[in-house]
Amino acid sequence: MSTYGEVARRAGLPNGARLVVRALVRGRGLPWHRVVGAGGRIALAGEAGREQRLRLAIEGVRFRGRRVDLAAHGWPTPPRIRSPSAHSVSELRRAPIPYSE
DNA sequence: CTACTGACTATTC
DNA sequence: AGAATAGCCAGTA
Repeated sequence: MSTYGEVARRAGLPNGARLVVRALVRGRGLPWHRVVGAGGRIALAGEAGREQRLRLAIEGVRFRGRRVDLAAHGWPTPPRIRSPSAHSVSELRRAPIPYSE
């Protein structure tokens, strides 16, 4: 779980948040839903945003209002994985990573 | 070359 | 907390 800006910085591109977005959009099989905006904000609009929120919820990510609880799942902060809720485990196993193809 | 466009960010009010 | 603002950067027209 991380943010566009954080990923960019880690990649040596201090101002490349938008480039990270490009990469996520074009890339295939990337865990795109695990990258959010600064402060844990879901940057996708409308339906897409709801899907991302759902995918994260399935992975046991906690939300603080409309944003992801980066304090708990943020990276580079200690990647504390929370155990997914009971019913979601099977879903998680059944629906791996992404899409688009 | 200029203008516009984002799944962006940080700052300021 | 939300809106405006000004940077940012590569792709596209």
